[in-house]
Amino acid sequence: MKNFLYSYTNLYRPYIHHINEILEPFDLYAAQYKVLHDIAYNQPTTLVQVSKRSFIEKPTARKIIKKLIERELIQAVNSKEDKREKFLTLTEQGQNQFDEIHHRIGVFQEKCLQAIGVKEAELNKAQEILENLRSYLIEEETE
Amino acid sequence: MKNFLYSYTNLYRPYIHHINEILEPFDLYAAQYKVLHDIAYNQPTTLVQVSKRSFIEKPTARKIIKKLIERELIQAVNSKEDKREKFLTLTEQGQNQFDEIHHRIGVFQEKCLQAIGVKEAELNKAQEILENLRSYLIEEETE
DNA sequence: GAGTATTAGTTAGCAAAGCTAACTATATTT
DNA sequence: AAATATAGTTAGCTTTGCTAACTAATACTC
Repeated sequence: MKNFLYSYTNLYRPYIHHINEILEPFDLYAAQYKVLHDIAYNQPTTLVQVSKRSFIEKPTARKIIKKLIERELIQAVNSKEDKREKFLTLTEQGQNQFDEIHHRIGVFQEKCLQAIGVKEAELNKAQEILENLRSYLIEEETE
Repeated sequence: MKNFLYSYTNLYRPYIHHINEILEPFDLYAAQYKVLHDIAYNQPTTLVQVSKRSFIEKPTARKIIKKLIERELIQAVNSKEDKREKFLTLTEQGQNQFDEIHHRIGVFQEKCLQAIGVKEAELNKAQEILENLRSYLIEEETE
């Protein structure tokens, strides 16, 4: 006991391993899915916004976005107000794939949570801690 | 609310960003520190054991271990019972550096937890959930 | 005890995911 | 109008990850 952040990071690799298994049939990697998820919930959005929310640099975001466009999961259309911007949205295919993956991850999550038998209130509290930590770290950053 | 694993992954990048800032003066990356941590708490240990506990493949473990040896933070000595094995331990310098980094991360953790104002009991419960999830995912794997 | 299977560590080679620095082309501010 | 800031891009690098395939040593099996 006592080292919360250690327990946090120690879960990451086993978790990613399972996520990659879920993503494999869709020919996607964890970071790509994360960006797809971000766009799905924030569309229409832009590269810079993705970059900021995901806490990755613009060139990193670009690589991933480029791949998602090549796979025809998302599309970019030029803004008319601001000619620098390109608005990113999911394609129909992208939305379908995202929905399917999202569903499978939901099932996986349920299976895990059932298996470890956690009470809903405790889970919500834990989730709140994770979210508050994120908010705090992001605030810190943009000061 | 509702998507626990999403909140889990969403914290990861901001967290790693801060960890890398702490590690920067020591010329270490997060994955390297993670292996150093693993060896510190399990020494003497071996490459294969590090690989299993850290959930990374042997060649990945090797690259990181090689770098840690080059930096003279750890050392490898041949086993006498089993000539294939090499036992890994921290050097004196490695132990000192590890202690210092570990301390700074502890301070960082305290600062975060204070800032978000989480009750100890709730934190412990959240940590328990993370640990149980890890255990469950690892069990699954080795079935 | 010879032969087979397993295990520890290594090597080669690849790709994803991250970074910084520096650029262009627009918008915004002064 | 000039200076500054912003969106996106490009080039080039490193780390972290993987698989496949190998050597050498140990363990198992008949």
